[in-house]
Amino acid sequence: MFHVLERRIQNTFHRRIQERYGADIPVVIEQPRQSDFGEIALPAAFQLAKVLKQAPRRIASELLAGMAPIPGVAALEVAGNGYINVRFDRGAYAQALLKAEEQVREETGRKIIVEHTNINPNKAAHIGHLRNAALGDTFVRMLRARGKRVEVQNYIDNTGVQVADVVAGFHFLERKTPGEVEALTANRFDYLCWDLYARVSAHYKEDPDSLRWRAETLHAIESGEGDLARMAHIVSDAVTAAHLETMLRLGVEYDVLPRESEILHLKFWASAFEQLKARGAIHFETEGKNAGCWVMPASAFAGGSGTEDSKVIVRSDGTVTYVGKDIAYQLWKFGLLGKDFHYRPLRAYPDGRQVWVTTGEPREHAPEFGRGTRVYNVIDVRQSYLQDVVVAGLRALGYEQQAAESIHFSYEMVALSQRCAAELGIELSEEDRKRPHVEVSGRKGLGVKADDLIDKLIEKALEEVAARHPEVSAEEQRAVATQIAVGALRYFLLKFTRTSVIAFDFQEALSFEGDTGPYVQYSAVRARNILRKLEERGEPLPDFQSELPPEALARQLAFEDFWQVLLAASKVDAAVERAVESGEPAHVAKYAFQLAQAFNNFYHQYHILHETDREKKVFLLWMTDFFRSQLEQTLSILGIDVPPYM
RNA sequence: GCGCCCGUAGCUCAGUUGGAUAGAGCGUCUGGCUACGAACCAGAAGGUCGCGUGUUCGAGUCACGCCGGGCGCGCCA
Repeated sequence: MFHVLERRIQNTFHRRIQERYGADIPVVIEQPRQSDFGEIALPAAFQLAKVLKQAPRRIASELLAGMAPIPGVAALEVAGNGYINVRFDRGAYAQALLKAEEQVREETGRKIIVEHTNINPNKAAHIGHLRNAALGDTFVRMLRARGKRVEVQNYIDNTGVQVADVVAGFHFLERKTPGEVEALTANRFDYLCWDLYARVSAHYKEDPDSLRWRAETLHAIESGEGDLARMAHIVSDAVTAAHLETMLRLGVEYDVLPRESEILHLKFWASAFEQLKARGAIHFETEGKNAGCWVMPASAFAGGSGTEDSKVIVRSDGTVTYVGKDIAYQLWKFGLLGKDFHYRPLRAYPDGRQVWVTTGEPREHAPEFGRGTRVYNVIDVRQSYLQDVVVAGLRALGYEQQAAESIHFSYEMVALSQRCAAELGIELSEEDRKRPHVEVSGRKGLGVKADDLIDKLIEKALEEVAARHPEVSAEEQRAVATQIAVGALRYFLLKFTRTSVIAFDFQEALSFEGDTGPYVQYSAVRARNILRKLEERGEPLPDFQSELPPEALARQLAFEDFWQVLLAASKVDAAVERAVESGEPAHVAKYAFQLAQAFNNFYHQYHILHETDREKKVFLLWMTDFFRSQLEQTLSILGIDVPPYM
């Protein structure tokens, strides 16, 4: 609701400024420093002062003089050195909120693709992967909440070095047959691979000769035949299934899993290669250190200075680099490759959503994937350089529009705090001990596994739930504890802005107080409790529309406290819109927390069920119900459930 | 060496794209449970926004230069 009025005011002033001064300036909207200045502040006069060489205060007065009233706005005032402060018509605003039907937003328009998670299917997921998935999934929810059509992709590199290393471990180190590996998949297979991967990596270091295992395995995977190739499929399929399960615990779902094996099998690269050669985006190097390679000139992606090295796309042995394949994949996402995958259903989620996986053979009845008009790649900041090369590839092919719509949704890494590393018993060198944090490393088997962390959170929440609700069944206690644990974890991963390195610390992540998910959940539970208690007392929920005419709303909202609380709760759409524009899920988390804070204060200060004045009681109940709905909506965008009790 | 990011209260972090008196959580101290369950609320203390120049009506925010830290810069992925 707030966003609607905000836009209306913005547009009105935009037109007004054009008519009065002939200036086409973007009208900036701010929140006044103090709440008694009004609901919205416009610093437009300051912007105009530059151009017009006049005092801002005078311009502000001129703008307001003779202006037609804006629906929903009670007053416009000049304040300070030239601010224009806007006061809403409180009664009308509340009336609009009260009347607004729960509008189910159609997901329409052009398709947006968000790719996230992308974990190598050779080991258990860890906290770094969780940050990726939490950011990606929340951003998807934000876009959908704003009515966008979104497709979620999770790319699976099932033929790469990392899978090969684990397969090599099973075959050469453990001497296992595919059948024996298959049998191992039944029980915590991703954990088993976690350890094996670390062991193989250590073995390579001790005995560099054994690196030929990797080469042999990769070769076998590419040919698609033999025990090693079969084992690669067993490993990657089983670990991928484990990842889907882990992510589902956090409410993260996907639409399609594009796999590297199909990108190879369907020869995506060959199509991309032809395009790149034909457009001269890459050229064959005949001399220098890159002789024999197809390279992209640095001028294409490094700001045009040309002093940097070119990027090799095809090696001198004819094989394609990772970036090359990524260019082909990015082209496919926009429907520009001239080739497509085939698909089969992989599994159905409890909510009915179906996740598909790519296959090499045609099948019927598969939906259409890809062909997006905008693509967000959720990938950590360390791959910025390579993402730049991919975008440069598109641009070099003449796909300017798609290059501009290719967005690297980057985020900083998750490291371990020194204390966390010590708790995990990780031995560190003197050098590492001086660093602010310790980097997670799958290769070294160094990190906090996602499922371990979730389990730990559930156990901690369970202690609290059991202490507070000894009367309910153990099963129910666990269900509630799980919702709280997930709320705590998702919120923790989302509360930091994307550019902030998270130094993971158990004490912080396991906190349920203050700026945390459970705090927000608790606030929503309290709102629900009031409404439930009302019902338990045999009082029906009032018909707010008939019992709260505009005069009553205006009367109650003349009281500043109530107005501020209502105003805060009505800003969901504005908060989410701002978060989408800036690409910051953290802004939604921050808003949720502020909302919860406002409600907790309200809850403490006014005893709704004991209110004796009928109009006030009905009004307070409406506020409670409105708060509940807005808080629930915000939490659902964050992927956080509201438990039945806490 | 080049590029990107970070530096704000004791600690962990926000800061609405350049706006009014720099905020929150944790921690510390003080007060509040026979109220809709305190995973809560109220209050206090705590700041040279790393340093310096500049841009302008106005800078935590922009530019440049330093200082400190992190991450990239493979015919790895």
